Amino acid sequence: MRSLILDAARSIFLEKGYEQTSIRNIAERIEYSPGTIYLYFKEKDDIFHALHEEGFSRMLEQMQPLQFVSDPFERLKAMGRVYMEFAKNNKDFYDLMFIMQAPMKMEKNDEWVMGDRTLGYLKQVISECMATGRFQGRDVNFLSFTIWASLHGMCALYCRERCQAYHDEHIEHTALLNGGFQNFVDMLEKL
Amino acid sequence: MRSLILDAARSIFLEKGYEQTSIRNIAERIEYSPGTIYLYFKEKDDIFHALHEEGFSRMLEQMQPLQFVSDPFERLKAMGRVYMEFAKNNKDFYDLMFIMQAPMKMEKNDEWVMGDRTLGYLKQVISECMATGRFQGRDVNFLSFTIWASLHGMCALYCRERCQAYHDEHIEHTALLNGGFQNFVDMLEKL
DNA sequence: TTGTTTTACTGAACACCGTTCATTAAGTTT
DNA sequence: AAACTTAATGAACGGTGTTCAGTAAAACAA
Repeated sequence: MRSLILDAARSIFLEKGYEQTSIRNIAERIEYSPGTIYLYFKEKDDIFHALHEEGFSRMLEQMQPLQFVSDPFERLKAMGRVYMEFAKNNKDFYDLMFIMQAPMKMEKNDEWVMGDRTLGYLKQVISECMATGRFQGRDVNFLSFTIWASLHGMCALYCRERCQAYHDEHIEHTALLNGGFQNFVDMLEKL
Repeated sequence: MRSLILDAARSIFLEKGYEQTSIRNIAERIEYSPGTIYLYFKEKDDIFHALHEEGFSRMLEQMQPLQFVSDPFERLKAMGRVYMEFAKNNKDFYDLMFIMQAPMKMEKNDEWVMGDRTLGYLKQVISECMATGRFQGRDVNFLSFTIWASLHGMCALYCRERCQAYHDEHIEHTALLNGGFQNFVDMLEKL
């Protein structure tokens, strides 16, 4: 039942967006009454928290192949590329995972599990880079934040329509993301 | 009247947040009926669009003193610091300006004016930096995006509670922002 | 088989939301 | 005094998340 609800929620969310994903809409889709959903989820955010976790496992899946890139810095750059591609191709999931307030209101003692794992993965790669002499004297936590935030910034501006600020210069949003990423990689290389 | 509504909206928004700022609440605060508000604003987002613009003019105000910093790169760094301080001290305004979808749905032919001006300011400073030999071979638009996005990323993760990912390492959010900013400045210096 | 208890589900009700619109009241012209 | 214009109303519409008394079916006990 729980996954029946989740399947309906996901499909409405992906095809009609967050706003349209109401308890009543979900209930209608699975042909149950609204009240029923509350027997399986404490509140609406609980559903989005579940989808939130699912988003992370999807992203981690796409990063799976990168474990075979032996050079840690190459792996780090590839991770960045996958991260940004994920945001571009899964706008709604990305929004849910990194921008929306909704799934964050949970008692997060139990789960922000997947997010932690992802961040851990990033920090590990950075550590490996440092072991090869890169990023000397930097703190892993701060550096991971800098890197994460820089990429997130581009993705977030993209997701939330702020790339339109470059509309007059006739720059494609996707070119903006690519150019921005390239710049950042160049900076990282020189750090 | 228009500014009476706006004043009420701003004060509710700043003291109780976006969610609590409903047409009905605004109407109650100014002791008019809900319908009246629609005589002065086409829709709710229209109100938030006005506050959105106000946010930019507040931020630009705080950047005003920086025009006296003669070295453009120093000015650029100072702008960054002011930008992040603004986000830290005006979470809700920052959210409205750079994260929320609400004020973006407007027919933006008329106004994203202040945002444009701010971005123009950034691009100009970068140009001046380039005139002194910095950032050789970079494109102003891409570079401005890279810089803006990097700072925005940190601010956005902060505003939307994602800094909690570093909770276990007992890192203060404010330390994270400072450390992240420092890292980024170091990178910019070497680019 | 009958009675009892547990389980799953309902859907009306509550308190909100943004938005519209016929109606009213006040002020201004003619 | 009559006609017109303006400003404001507040009930109504269709939506939202959430709760809860009530129901019906299934499982268990006698």
